[in-house]
Amino acid sequence: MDMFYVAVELRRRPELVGKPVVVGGDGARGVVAAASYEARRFGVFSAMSSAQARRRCPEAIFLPGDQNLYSEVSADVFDVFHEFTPLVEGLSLDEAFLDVTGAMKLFGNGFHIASEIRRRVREETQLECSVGVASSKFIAKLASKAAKPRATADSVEAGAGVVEVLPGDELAFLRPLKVGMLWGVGPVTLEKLQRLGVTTVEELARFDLRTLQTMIGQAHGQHLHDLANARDDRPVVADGDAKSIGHEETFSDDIYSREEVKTHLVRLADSVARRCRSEGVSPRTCTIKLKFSDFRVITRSRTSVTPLSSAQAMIRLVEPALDDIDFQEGVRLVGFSTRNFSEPTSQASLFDDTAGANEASDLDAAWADATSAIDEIRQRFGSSAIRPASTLNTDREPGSSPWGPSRPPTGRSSDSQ
DNA sequence: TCTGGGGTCCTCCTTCCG
DNA sequence: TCTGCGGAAGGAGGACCC
Repeated sequence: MDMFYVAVELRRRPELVGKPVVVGGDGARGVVAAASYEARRFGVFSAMSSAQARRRCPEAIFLPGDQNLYSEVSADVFDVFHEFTPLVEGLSLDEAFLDVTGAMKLFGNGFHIASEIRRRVREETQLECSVGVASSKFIAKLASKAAKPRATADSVEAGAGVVEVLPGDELAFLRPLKVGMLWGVGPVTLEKLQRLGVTTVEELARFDLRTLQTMIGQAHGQHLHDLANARDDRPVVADGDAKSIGHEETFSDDIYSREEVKTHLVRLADSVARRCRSEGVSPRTCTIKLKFSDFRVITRSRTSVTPLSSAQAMIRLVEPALDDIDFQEGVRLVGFSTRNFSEPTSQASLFDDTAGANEASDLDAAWADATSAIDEIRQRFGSSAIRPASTLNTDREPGSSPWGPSRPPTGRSSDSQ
């Protein structure tokens, strides 16, 4: 989708069309989630800090974003995709791979299907999308990028809408591209490649594989070398179950005590546990993430002998990991995530002997009935109807401001204590 | 007047166990 | 009984994606 979040906002606020619009956090620690092409002309891009975006484009209109609405619109778009094929692999709310091999008899060739998809998406959602057509996912992704509109300092150029790379033309399409365009080349890998004198895909394709693997790792080196040579046989895999579920939050002011950190962890765990239960999964591994004021990140994880479903048990499992951490430096972000999912069970094994993990399992069993009752109350009266007592003074729902803390209202502290 | 959130995958290291 | 080895699993962190 083209500038998805912004496009959805413009749909309900047409008076902003043609203006520099930014969706993202507007606080000092916020970031840009999406920018209109008019804003991009000023050098405003997603993932840029909102402060920098304001400096580059002072007249930009900042919108806080509405994650629920974007999810709804995304579902509409994906419904259109499913009209053409069941093989839809979502990459994010606004991007997906479609394997239309089986649909060509019915709908025509790839280019025709792509044009039809664009027409149907526009018809259903009044939004524009760009489509890349190719024999592999990776080339299709690059082609879709080439099909998008482009913002220069002077103007916004319309995109082709559909770009097709025919079988046999892949190498010619790839060779001139900068190596940073490849999927899997971020800032760190890019710098390593540049140190090796590799700046284009063609140079990477010819580069010695062994040396490349020594520099950037076995799997990564092989993967990038394959991509540069247009070798990508990964199939489109229809969306499956999530492998991890988590929440994290950056605070507008750093926090300095274990108690404060734990309060936020309880709130995050409560929300994560709720999501796990609603998706019918129970994690065994829980991870705490802390980002300090100097941007140093640490993670601490613990694995339970049995799958857990209550936030209380999850917190009990990981809480001991907080003991060895010094909070004096200031914590700007706290995260809580879960993985190693299995079907929910209510019984701990009689043969489990890990003390802390057993404690969590026991607690989970003890909370089973209460957890069901809490879920029922929330379903009837809303998610804020019942909350952990220790979080009553906190006023932020996890996920409520996904692109950084909002600017606090003047004269009021957002401190939880 | 820097640097979000959610998620995945990979690598390296350590520990445990046979 | 001690030691070494290899595999599996877990923990921590890094890099990347949108």
